[in-house]
Amino acid sequence: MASATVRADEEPAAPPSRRARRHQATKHRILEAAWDIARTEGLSGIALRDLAARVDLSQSSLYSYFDSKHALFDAMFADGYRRLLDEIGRVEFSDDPREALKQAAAFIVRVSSEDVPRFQLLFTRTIPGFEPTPASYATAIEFLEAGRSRAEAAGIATDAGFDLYTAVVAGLSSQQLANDPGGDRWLRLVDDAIDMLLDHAHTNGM
Amino acid sequence: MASATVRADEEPAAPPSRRARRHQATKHRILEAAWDIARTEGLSGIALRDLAARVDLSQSSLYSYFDSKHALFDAMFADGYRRLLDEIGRVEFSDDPREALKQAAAFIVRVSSEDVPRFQLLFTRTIPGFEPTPASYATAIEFLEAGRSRAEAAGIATDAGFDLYTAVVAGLSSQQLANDPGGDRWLRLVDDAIDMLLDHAHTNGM
DNA sequence: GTCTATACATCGATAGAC
DNA sequence: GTCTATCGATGTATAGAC
Repeated sequence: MASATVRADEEPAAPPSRRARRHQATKHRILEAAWDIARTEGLSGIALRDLAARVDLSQSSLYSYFDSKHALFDAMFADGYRRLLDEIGRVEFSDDPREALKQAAAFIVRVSSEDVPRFQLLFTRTIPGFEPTPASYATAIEFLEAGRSRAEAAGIATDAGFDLYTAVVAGLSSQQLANDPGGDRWLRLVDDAIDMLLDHAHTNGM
Repeated sequence: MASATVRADEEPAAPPSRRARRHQATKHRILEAAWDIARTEGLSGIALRDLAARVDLSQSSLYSYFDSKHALFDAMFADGYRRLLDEIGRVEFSDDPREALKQAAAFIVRVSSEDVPRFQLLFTRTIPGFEPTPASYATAIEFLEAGRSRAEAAGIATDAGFDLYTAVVAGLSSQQLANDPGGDRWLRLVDDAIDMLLDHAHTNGM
């Protein structure tokens, strides 16, 4: 790597070449299209033929961007968490930690019902045989640890307490999707659920 | 229907004929086989060819028992709730309503992690486009109302309180499956979660 | 990187004989 | 009710030319 020469098909890492940027841009367009399909046809409804048609590529050309369909799901997994981190980063959180945790929980339940396949891919085990690569899983961890910080600030001090928190948020989301899609029957329980959780944590030293 | 004669291919309704009994028995064998496949290959992994092979029928003969694959899922939906009602009916519940609710919740979380596809089919919206028929949905209602009775006995008096209860149970199940399959990381939080729920309900008049 | 062409498996569902 | 045969669509993935 100390060589002063660069082969014609190599690009220096630091400033991405036009070619590399274009490659990433196309990859991004493919991901967007995949999410679009998933939101109407479900995750299992993503067919490479349809996907290719949406981005004006031949189906086989997709393999220049993703080695397999699982690799596509893996990229979607990381992309989903990346977008989630980005979106929640834009929330203006209250200075009151309890209020902030309510905002975060409500945010997650709301976006879960607005983007069902993302909820399914990121928070459940929907696709048989799919497991994220360590690199993609790292993004999930990042999101989870951000949630842990918010929970700790609000007084959830133990692992068990945080597990209970994730279960409550996942449960509210899951029930909202399954039994009142498009509504707010479980979404409007979020504040109450967080109060319940924090009161319990304070009383029982979680 | 007041005719005294019966055509050769008709059977009186009251005592099921040998033929009708055999038909139901085969239908039941098909359902069992479908669950078996789902437990190893996932719900979407049920292929009518494989299913037929398991019960020593040709693939096309399945259509004598189910009009379509969705009809099969619909029968599985009702069968899943029926078995769930049967199994929970065998639990020896404590006389203490709070303890009994813990037992019921723990039962649901445990069987959900032991039979993942049943959890997915009954409690989530996994299969795109599938909705249970009213007849099958009635079985779901029966199960839900039994849960409501147990929750009410323990002091959950409102609809919102019961919705929160179902969210907590669904959330514990979902997290157990997704993030600790085969373990008990969320299962062991059940008692604590129910205490939290009931204390909150009593304090806040839910 | 992109294409056409195609391999090759599998799917749900139907036709028609017995 | 059961079978064989088959349809038509769809699925992922690869070969090879440009």
